[in-house]
Amino acid sequence: MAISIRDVAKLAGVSTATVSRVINGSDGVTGAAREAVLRAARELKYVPHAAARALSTGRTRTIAVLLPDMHGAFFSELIRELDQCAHAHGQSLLVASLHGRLTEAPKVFALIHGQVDGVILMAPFVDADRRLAQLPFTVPTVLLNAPDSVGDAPAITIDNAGGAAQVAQHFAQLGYKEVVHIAGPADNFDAAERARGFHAAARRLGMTVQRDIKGNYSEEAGREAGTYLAGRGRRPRAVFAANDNMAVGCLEALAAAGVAVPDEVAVAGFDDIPIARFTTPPLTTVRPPVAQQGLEAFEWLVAAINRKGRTRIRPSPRTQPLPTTLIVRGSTDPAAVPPNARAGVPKVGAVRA
Amino acid sequence: MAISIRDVAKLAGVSTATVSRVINGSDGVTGAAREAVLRAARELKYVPHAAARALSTGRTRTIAVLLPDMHGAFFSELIRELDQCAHAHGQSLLVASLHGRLTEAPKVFALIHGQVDGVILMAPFVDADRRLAQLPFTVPTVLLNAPDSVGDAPAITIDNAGGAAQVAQHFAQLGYKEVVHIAGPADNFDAAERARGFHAAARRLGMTVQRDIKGNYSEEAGREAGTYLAGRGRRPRAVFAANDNMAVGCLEALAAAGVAVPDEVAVAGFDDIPIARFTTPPLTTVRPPVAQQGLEAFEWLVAAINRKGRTRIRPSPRTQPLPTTLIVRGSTDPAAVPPNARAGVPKVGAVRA
DNA sequence: CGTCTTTACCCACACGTTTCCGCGAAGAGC
DNA sequence: GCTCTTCGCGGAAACGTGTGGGTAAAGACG
Repeated sequence: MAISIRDVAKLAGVSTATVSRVINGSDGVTGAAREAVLRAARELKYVPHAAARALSTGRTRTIAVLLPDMHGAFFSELIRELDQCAHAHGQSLLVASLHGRLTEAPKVFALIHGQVDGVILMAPFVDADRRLAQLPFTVPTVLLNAPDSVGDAPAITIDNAGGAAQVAQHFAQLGYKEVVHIAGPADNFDAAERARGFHAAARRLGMTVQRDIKGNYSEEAGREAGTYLAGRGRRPRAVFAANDNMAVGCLEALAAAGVAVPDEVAVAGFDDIPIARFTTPPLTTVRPPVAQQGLEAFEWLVAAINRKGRTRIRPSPRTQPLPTTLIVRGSTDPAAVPPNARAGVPKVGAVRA
Repeated sequence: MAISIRDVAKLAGVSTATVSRVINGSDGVTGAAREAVLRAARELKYVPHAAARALSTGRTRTIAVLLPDMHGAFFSELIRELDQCAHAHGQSLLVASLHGRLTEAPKVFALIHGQVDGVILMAPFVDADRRLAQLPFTVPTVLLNAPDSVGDAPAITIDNAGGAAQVAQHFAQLGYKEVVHIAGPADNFDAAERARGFHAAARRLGMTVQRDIKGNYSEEAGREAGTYLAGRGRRPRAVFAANDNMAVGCLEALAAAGVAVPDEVAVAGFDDIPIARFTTPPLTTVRPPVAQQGLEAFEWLVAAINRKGRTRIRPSPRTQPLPTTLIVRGSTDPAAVPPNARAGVPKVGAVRA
């Protein structure tokens, strides 16, 4: 058995209450006893037991981040940002994936009940709001990329529609008239928004969307779409894939078929995955503000946790979608800088890279 | 306050002990009472409190994975694998980074004490074994890519030296005689092993390593090395970068300087990051078995946890390094398949892709 | 010196579980 | 019918903390 607060108290010749106060920095314990406690703790290498502390205080200093899977383009960057935030706030991070099924959510919630103070739940499913409404939210929760807020849980989203519109506008400026969209999974909310935004902007800008090709976010789906387009009699002038994965596959299929990009067909994606800089030609894409999204989610969560039990002022349940950044590279613009030039860290609006 | 086991007991008209037994599936409670408990639990939507359970049992069903940072090439894949394992064993995953400094380890250990049953600690620092020896290991721990085991904690490593030797042998087979190595950070154990393995194999194969260029795993370092090599009078025939990041930077600098790859200079890396397939030319590299590494680490850990308190048979403290796979692409071999072809999932030995 | 406030500390309970021990009842063996 | 085991369940003690209430000592003030 590890050494406990009682051992420290005994060695220091004080009560456990005094030890607890010293350890937690509460005032009300002075030089003599304080000194003894510190010395005893150091000598015994005492480390407070997190579970016991959690049971007593009701706080775990841990938040959970639940992702639909561990693949997405965001995953890596999101975790990195959240780790930063957690570290800054002295919190820990519990991560788990839903293995693609939102139905896993209740199980995971049950598994971590009493182990976390809050939950960041990424739920980019079209019916996430309805499905999530069933769950009993036992701790403060914030939703990422969900269709809508659920109860007290706000949905912090990126501006998928706006990003797609940026691509449409970019196409329009280049004079491309006939375009095609490679859609994401039917049940994916981000993908639906991207499709919606692209169509709306295209119509507004006087472009015609010849087709919507069904996709599932996979590189393979992009390849199939590219092959199909290459073999078609009347090719579109530009194609917007709902994510970079599919755009990459599309680029590859077009190259294999001998179709010149961007001279014959321009290609753009969404996500700005690391690979996008390295395709031939480099991929024009939309960069989502995932770090900012993680930051806002975390900040809201710690605020909600600290407010817990206090006045129940409901914060704005639905936040403004976070703006995206268009990254222009060689796959859409013949005049774009040569393939080897790299994107820096653009701050706002469209960027040439 | 959330509802507790007592509420369930009261509603079901039984004792908390009975409820506990039913919830945990222990036998010794039959039809009548069992039925009532189940009904009450369902009606009250009772969920056991993890912290209380942890305090009582000493088990948290959670393991921690501590990474030096959240950037590395492994990070993503490792987490994915561990999440799979954790899910399969009904465990949770607590992830945290050391923010680059091994000195953070004690703090993080203290932070999570009593919150996890075991730790997977990735510590690719040359002196990790000495530094770690100070820590009081309060829970079973397994080290990843550390120089050596520490106490009961085994080090599960990949065969860095062997992978580097694979590159050297590949160079030799292609008839390249004069080679250069771009080294990783001086304090990085993986990098040191790669350098050692490359040098040893080169000597054995009759190649001369003209130079060791200092690097730090960053793309920028690779660019600088590439620029330097391009401007040099007597160029090496092939260069092996200690990681793909630097190899990518090197490729870019060589292209910018008009040096043909692989015809004038061949380039190889290590890690097989996703980007490697998409550089021009695609990058020859060494793929580490990180999924397998994660699996072995996890399995060892749960075994150690279950053995806890039982017989203290020390398992093999140092495991065999896990073999790597050489992935041959266009950056080294003029005869390699065209840039657009992709690597499948090679099973063993050298692979053409 | 007596009273009142402040300070510094201790006692003991609470947090929500699990689990050891024990007890009554029921069944088995004679 | 009596003892002996088995079974089903309840009582209560942990597990390691935090913290509210209480209390003695010390100091301030008359």
